[in-house]
Amino acid sequence: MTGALSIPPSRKSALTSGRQLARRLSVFLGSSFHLTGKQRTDGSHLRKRIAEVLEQSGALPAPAADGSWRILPPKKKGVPRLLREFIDTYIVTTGSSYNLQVWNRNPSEPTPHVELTDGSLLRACDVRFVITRIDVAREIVRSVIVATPEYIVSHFGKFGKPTIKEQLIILPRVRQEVLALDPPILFYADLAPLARQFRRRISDQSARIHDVPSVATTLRIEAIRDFVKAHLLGRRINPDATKNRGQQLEQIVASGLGYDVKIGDLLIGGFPDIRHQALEVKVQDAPTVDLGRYSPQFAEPLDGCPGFSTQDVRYLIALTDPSTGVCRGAVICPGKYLGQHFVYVANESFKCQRSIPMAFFDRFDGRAVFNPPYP
DNA sequence: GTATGGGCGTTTTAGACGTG
DNA sequence: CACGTCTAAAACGCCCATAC
Repeated sequence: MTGALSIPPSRKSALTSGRQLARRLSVFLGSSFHLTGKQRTDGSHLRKRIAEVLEQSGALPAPAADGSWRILPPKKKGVPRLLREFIDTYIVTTGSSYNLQVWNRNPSEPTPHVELTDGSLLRACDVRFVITRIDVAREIVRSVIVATPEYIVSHFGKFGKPTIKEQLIILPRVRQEVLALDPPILFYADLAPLARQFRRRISDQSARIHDVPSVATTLRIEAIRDFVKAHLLGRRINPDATKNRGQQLEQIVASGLGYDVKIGDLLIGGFPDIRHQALEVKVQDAPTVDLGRYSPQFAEPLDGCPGFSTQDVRYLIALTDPSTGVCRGAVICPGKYLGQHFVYVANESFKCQRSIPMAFFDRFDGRAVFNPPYP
């Protein structure tokens, strides 16, 4: 992990030019690159291979001396991994366009990232993208594009508006505490101002799950709890179907609460999942809960869900066994209470995205290029 | 006493994919 | 096409044991 590339250069002017980088990386073309299909793994392997190639070129800029440089963003957020050449690496596989996703920095901004020995600054807009396309069938490197943010923006448009995602962590200790309750349900009563008028018992609903809620058809959270206790605990949510576990749960819960659920309804998404009940459902076997755009940490009225804010929307978090998928416990409460037991991730992460047509990569097949003329 | 590194819980983020 | 969501593994970071 103490790779040579993780130490920045002594001064900005010592960075290797993009043209030179492309030339050095051309040895990578046609070499084999095994894809595991695990995104985190493939991306990390690629970064290591590129670091290796650059290191073996024997022409890295001299490293900054210990203590003569510092990283400016707190917790190194958004700073590219390969500091010596100030590059970030990306892998292109299939699809008709490639979604270039940049975490925690706006690649077009001159935000300072590293202060060097001579006082010069490496900035977000100085990061070079090294985009490598892999031939999926033959598992070899097809092409390497080295590009600057400026090049990407001028050829493909600006990076879109940052997507913010909020996260919550269910610490393993707390998870165990919930699972040890009898029944294993962490429960809090409703908070919504109109909750006293909510319905006590489950009965058939004629509305669709994404319809706007109404006072008369919203169930008391106790009714949801009783359903979970009777019908969800012990039930299995197939853990292989990683992509749609959430939908499976949504289906089980919505039909249990009296809805006639059409397949299409499940695909709609949105917040909260079962809007007609102001109910967000989550399947969790791992600690990190993705809250998406809305976090109950911040009270905020929900336009699509009149009468409810992010804090009184109800959450149903099914705690499932990682290997079997069996539901072993649950959290059922208005969002406000999540923070009393679980930890919000302090700083929200964001990413900037820019899609690039695959035709661009086709054009440079078999080559390693820097900011190439296009079209 | 300081350096090194294993173990492991916590946090960050790679990139696929879904949706309007 | 642009943007948002999703999952889960890598990376981080802290603690502690052991080596030097």
